[in-house]
Amino acid sequence: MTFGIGDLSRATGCPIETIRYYEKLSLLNTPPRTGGGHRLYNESHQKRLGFILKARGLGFNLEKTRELLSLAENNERSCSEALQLVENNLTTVNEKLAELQAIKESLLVMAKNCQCGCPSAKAPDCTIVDVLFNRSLTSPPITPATNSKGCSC
Amino acid sequence: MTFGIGDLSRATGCPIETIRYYEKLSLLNTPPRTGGGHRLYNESHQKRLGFILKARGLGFNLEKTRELLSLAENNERSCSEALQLVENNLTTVNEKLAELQAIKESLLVMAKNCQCGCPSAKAPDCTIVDVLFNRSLTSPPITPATNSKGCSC
DNA sequence: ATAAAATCTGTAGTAGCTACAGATGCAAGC
DNA sequence: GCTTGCATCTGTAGCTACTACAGATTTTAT
Repeated sequence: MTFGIGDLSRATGCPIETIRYYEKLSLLNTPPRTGGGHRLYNESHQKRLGFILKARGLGFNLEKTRELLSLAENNERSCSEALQLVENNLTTVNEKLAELQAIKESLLVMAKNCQCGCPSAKAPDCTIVDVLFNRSLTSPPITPATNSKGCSC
Repeated sequence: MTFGIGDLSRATGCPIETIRYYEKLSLLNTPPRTGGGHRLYNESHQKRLGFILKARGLGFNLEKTRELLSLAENNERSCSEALQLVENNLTTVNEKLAELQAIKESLLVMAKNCQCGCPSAKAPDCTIVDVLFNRSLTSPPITPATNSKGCSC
């Protein structure tokens, strides 16, 4: 019926320190203790922790997770509030995706230019370094003459 | 020829505190000072700071940025090391992209299920809350009977 | 009874900044 | 020369979300 923090940790995959951390932040309610002071959990704690972990896994920060918990437990609050939180998070995720996608494309160009167009094997001459120094923002012309790698691009 | 930290900040878009922070981490070399102790920068500092900011913008952490700087300034080091750093970063970025993409898809499903299939307007009954409690991992059947929003999905 | 494992509290560390407080420096106007 | 006001200085603390100890205590197994 009840179990210790180690069991809760194993059951949820959440590290013990994190469980105590969530309790300190009042995301988890304080469990009863044994005479010696060890925490005793039950199914409801486990469920709530699972909820938190799921929300975190979906990219909600702890503050939004707290909001979601409050929605889950308050009959006066509206479903549309939950939807709003999901949609806001979706916006955040989309922004991050766009940013990472842009980074990815830059890195791909940089890698390709280096593989095919670096004038020497020395790092300071590398086209990657060039881009970082903003010496060239576009890809340099790739010709057999400047291609030190002997590849066919 | 030389200029103060405020000018460097404005020229690069990097906050003053961050400039000092990079100096503390030895990413920027310590500039000379006026008699009163104010930092005096020149073009080479600005170039180096620009390099750092560009690397950061491409997702390199400060440690990798430090590596890139060392490559940029050391003729003994090889271009292939720079390529390796770029490719490692690309891997990291791709992993983050995959994770965010998965999150995005989950959130989209959750939003749609809520809009079309929530049984009531009360937050605890919301399908979003359901998913977070892991009560249902798949989308619930959407029928006119359970659809409280009157939409046509 | 004793050894080993689990748990306890509290503090400090991580990344990469950001935000103060309180003390100076500096440049311009009068 | 003096004052005003902005810029800059140092040092410390705060942010998010944990993670990693140290050192003490409790629980469990033999």
